[in-house]
Amino acid sequence: MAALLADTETFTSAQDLHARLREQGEPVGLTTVYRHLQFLADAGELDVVRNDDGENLYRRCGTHQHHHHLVCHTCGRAVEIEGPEIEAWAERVAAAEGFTTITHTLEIYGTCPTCAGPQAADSLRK
Amino acid sequence: MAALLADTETFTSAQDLHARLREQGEPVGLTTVYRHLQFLADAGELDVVRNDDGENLYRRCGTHQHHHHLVCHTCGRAVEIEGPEIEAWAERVAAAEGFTTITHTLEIYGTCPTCAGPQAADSLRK
DNA sequence: ATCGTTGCAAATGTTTTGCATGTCA
DNA sequence: TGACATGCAAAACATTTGCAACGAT
Repeated sequence: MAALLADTETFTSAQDLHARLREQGEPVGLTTVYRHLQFLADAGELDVVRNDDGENLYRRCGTHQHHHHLVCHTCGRAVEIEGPEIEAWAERVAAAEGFTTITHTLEIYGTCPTCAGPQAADSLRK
Repeated sequence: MAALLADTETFTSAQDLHARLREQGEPVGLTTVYRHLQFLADAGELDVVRNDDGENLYRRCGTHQHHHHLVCHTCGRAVEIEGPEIEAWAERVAAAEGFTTITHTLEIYGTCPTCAGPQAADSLRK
């Protein structure tokens, strides 16, 4: 059942996933979807990101290691990004201020080639 | 009334601010606090950050320009950070994937010297 | 009289939880 | 039978909105 997300490279909300499952004939309850997503996220199987609407978006990533995302804000597709320079920079800056036990969040948003491409007007309309 | 936040360098939630105002004798309504915060944020007077609990935290910053924050997750105090290298890196990475109209979010979290200092044990206990 | 500000109460929307039911070993 | 997965309905929470009251111009 963890295979639910194995197919998509797009960040998906619990509500979305639930709706899609019902469409596919899986009569699964919303509660169950939430429980599974939370479990998988806790287990490090899924990456979680909170969008501006306060929704949690989930995605299965190729690596369990620390990484960031380049997310298309039109279609939601995300590319995994590694940024050793950034990690180092964050550590350095924080250390310079005397901070310890440092963590950080970083996401990049943009319009992906597919969404900007043929209908490039879309990216201008907004 | 915008002066409500002029005093703190800490990210504050609407609920918090409301509670603090009541304590200070200002019998202001929660709705009003929300409305003012939203207005100020829209006007670019306040920086907004969403925490893990899904709360919006607000802070008055020294500059209206694009910058990031180094936030203490114990006391909430935040230091404004500039990172030209990061901006450039984000642009470069996104462009390399063909993304356009790029934006990004970046926050660094840690324990500030004051919170880690004398009672350094705190930062180990967690 | 009128326009902008306020606050209460109710609505919204996501996520969580209580509890009763079904299932598999 | 007994641990566990499920689902429904209700709760929790931050935030927003409808609407009527209030104040100053």
